[in-house]
Amino acid sequence: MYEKKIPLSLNCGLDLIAEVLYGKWKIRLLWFINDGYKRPSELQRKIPDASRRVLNVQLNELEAHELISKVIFPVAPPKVEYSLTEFGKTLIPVISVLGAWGDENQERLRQLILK
Amino acid sequence: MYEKKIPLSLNCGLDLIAEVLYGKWKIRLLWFINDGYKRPSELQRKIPDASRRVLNVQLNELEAHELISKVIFPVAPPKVEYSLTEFGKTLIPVISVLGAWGDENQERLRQLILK
DNA sequence: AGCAATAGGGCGAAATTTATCCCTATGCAA
DNA sequence: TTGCATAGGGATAAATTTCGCCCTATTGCT
Repeated sequence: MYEKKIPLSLNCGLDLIAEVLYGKWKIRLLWFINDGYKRPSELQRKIPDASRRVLNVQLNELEAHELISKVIFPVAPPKVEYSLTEFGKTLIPVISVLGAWGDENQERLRQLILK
Repeated sequence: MYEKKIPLSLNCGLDLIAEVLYGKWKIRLLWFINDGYKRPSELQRKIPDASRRVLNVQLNELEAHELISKVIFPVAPPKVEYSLTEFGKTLIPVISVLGAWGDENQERLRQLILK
């Protein structure tokens, strides 16, 4: 795994939440898991732009941060299901607020971002 | 400026808000500007971990996205003041929600993040 | 036998972001 | 005159994140 060279700053709530949500696909993973897409292959199909490698890595991080939990079914072919922990569920309203702001300002943002 | 090589995905509100908030210091800049720290040098003192270069870059991006606006006073030594636009102000409640979640779960997060 | 789906890790390269260093300019204070 | 504060950009290096390719394993279908 990669060793950070620049020390973390964990001063305030904003630093802390950033530590667990910062990652290109993490918010989306949480969202889709909350939406009922539990299996890695389903999530990959919902997020086709992400390489499967990174989804695995980010799922592992979300699990390490206790936002999701994982059940491995001892069958072949392998079957795995993720779900939000109670802690993870408390993030859903936060993510809703983010998404809502983006939706409300959709046109304007699209225009601004595309220069 | 840097030219992106991987196409943006701007499908949903979450993608859109990420486009304007993703950046190590952006949220903090918005927060402090809202808090009344208007001048670049003040902001640099409030965020000593960031190099002044990156703060400038991120301030420019926030301005390009119309979240903040800039007034240049034609004096020497130079004086500049930033403030939130009306659009930028609508982000403050969103940022509050993020910070509140982080604050509420402060101990747990600190422990999880530090392994 | 050959191929697809399932899950996931190793590893190196590419993409992207952030940090560092250096330079310009003006006015004021010691 | 030297040094500091002000604001900010260019160029380049370093850090970090994400991508892409390859390999393992099992079951079932054709």
